[in-house]
Amino acid sequence: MPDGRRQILGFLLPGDVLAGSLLRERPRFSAKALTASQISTMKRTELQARVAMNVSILWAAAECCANEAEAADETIAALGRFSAEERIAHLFLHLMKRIASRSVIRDERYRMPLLQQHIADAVGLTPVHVSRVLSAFRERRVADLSNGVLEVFDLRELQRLGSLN
Amino acid sequence: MPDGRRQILGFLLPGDVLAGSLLRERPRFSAKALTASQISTMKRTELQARVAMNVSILWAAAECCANEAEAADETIAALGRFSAEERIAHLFLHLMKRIASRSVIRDERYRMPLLQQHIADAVGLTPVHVSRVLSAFRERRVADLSNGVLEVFDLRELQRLGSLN
DNA sequence: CGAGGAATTGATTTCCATCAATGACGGTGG
DNA sequence: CCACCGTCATTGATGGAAATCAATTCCTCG
Repeated sequence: MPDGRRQILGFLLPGDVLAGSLLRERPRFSAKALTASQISTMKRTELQARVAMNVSILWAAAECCANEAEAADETIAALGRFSAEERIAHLFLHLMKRIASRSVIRDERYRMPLLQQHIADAVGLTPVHVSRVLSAFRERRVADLSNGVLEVFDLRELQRLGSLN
Repeated sequence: MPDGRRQILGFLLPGDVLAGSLLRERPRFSAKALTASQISTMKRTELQARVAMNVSILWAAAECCANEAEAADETIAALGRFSAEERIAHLFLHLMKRIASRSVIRDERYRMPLLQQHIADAVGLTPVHVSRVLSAFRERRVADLSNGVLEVFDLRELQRLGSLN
């Protein structure tokens, strides 16, 4: 935003498709790489050509977009009604689920190359308060995020805090 | 949510399509009518049959879903980074734009049959605080929402508060 | 007229922001 | 090699925005 505030709408993991951008003329946001990334793009005209060949790709794009919308709805609920601890727990669970669907998890350790600043901008808090919440999680042996690795000690507690139901 | 908290994800106006629900197996939310409503539904199998006849309906559904995602992203930004006044101003502007695209507006008066409770659950505040903010808007001659009608006195100020850029 | 839901208003509390100082690294250049 | 930075994280003190608690008023409706 003009005054320097920032809201992170989400984090993309390897293999993720940005369907919203595929289907829509102009971008509603910017994107920034947190790690070295490889990106492939498709122009809308190319999408149209492919759909003409085989409709199923459009179904895929639509489903992908519906997934984004679903995630967005969860985020709205979290930002609207969750406390600071709950929001961060929710973000962790959300990322954990997506990371686990892509790779094998050992020892409940997840690679998350996020700065506390990123977490703050994703869940609508200040970096200072994020630090306090993460310290509390560490203190209470719930989870520990350091050096880009999230280690979960008490999944139950994390779920109790960050699940929508 | 189980403990009684509620988050309203959005408001549907006459003619709106719930594309997220069209494309997705099970619903991610419930819906409730605030006014007398007429609803038409389509099963996924019927959608598939229609797409087989004419692909353009799938494009329409996809675009519709992308619109939902776009609105959701705005809501995320508002909930994550906006103050109470800004959130309510943003909600008003969002609804005003959609209402204006459907009907002629006289005198900057918009029909919005919302209780303060609904506004509160949409923007993540308590009804009490919504009441205070609306009183402040009235006091400062920005806008007045009473009896289901929003009257805008100072559009500029409302935009200054509730626009994302 | 009474009852129940909605809105308003005041008093107090809570949570998070803000301000500010310090510590921990990791990289860089002298 | 190590003094010097810049960035990130942590911690404490204070302030402020919104929540909570509670009382009253205003409606509409039965």
